[in-house]
Amino acid sequence: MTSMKAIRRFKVQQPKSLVTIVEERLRKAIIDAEMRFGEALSEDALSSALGVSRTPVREALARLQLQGLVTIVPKKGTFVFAPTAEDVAELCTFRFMLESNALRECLATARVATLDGMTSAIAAMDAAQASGTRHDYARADTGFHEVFFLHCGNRYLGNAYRSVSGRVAALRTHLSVPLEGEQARSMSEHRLMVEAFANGRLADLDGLLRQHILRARDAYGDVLRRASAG
Amino acid sequence: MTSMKAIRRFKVQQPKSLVTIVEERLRKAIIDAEMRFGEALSEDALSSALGVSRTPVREALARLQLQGLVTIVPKKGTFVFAPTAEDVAELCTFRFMLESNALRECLATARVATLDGMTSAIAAMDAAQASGTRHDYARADTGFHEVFFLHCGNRYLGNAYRSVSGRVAALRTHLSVPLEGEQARSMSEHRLMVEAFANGRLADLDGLLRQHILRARDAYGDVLRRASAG
DNA sequence: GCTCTGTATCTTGCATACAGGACGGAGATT
DNA sequence: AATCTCCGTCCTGTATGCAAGATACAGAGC
Repeated sequence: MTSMKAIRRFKVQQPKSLVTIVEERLRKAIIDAEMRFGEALSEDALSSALGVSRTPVREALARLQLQGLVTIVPKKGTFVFAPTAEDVAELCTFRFMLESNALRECLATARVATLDGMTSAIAAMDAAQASGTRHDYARADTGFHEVFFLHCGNRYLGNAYRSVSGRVAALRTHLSVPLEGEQARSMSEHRLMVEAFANGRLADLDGLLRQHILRARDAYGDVLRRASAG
Repeated sequence: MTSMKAIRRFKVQQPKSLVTIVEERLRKAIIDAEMRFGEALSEDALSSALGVSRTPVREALARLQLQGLVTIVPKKGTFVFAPTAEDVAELCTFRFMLESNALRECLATARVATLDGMTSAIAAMDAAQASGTRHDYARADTGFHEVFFLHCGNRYLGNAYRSVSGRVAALRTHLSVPLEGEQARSMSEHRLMVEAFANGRLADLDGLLRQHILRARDAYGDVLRRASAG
């Protein structure tokens, strides 16, 4: 017991449970568009495909439902979520609200840390744009927005964002792909936001964010409407 | 098939799953202070007490964790959540943000419906104050705040509120009880909010709401600090 | 040819069985 | 007396088995 103090920092994180592993795997599969909206997911098929029993699969699906990534229909089955245009509109409105509040907090209490985070996120987006796939860019985009919640100092705000971020990220990879010129426009908007943040211009920042998210909302809505029509 | 149209309306709602029943029962138990903060919950004990197997209990606990009502420690057990003063502060800040945004939406798009809802919620609070238990009053208070999200027209906002409303309600019943004069003060604040809403004075409304929630935050924080100190 | 009905087969919902980690207390050791 | 160690007991994590609802399709009856 004498040397206890010295080894305090060796605490290891325990191995992830199967539930967590399955959850993360499925989450990734949905977000990265390995599965399509509305696709059926059988617990049995998943469990044998992943090499685990149905129990952890079932629990993971329940968690994903809470994140809005799958829809569980009693006695029928589980399906990848299938957003409607209205869904997307509400989602984006909500998202704007969260990000706007988070940014205000960041500006007030963690200005330099947030700025650092935004800057390196922008760098990642640059790199992805130069040499990565579109999914790489989408991931970097997701990372940019997550910075706000990392530094906003309110866990609940972060949790709320996490509960919708999966859907947002999925929309990005599923729908944004066909839109030409999206990436360049998105990049420039992000840069403008960083600039406004650096100068502490909260009102401008809010306007930019609103424009950025609501434009995305309309773009996604268009794609969805076109898809459901044709 | 000829008489199909006539019996369309006979559709029955399916029986709730055991998971849902257990979840609601436990949620009620925690919110109504049948269990204390930090109390241990054994899956085995719960399942035999409730007369179901461990499986639905386990799933229900997982859902409650997502709502922040219990804390699951791997390989150790599940415990009723135990808020710290900081927790409560963040929670209330977040709550103010949600309610403020919801109220703005209500005022813009569902003024009369919201006003009706607020009015009858106030009536319920009156009734509870006159002849009910303190828990009845707490429930009515919870109902008042839920009105905003019923009419705000954004499901995500409502979901976000639901994900913290359990904690808020639990704090109300667990902590508000010892505070003398709270109820009268709370009532008058609610009335003022209804008045401001009816007159469409958004700025006033926001100020009242902020005052209402932040005062609750400080009160809860005091009680918690006193409890952890003594 | 069309409608209805029975059934085969999918799905999930729940119960139970088993394995392994965490913790506490009794006993051994210094 | 203090401490270490071992073991019993509790707990959760996971696998599996069984029952029952949902669906699609084939065949009977008109």
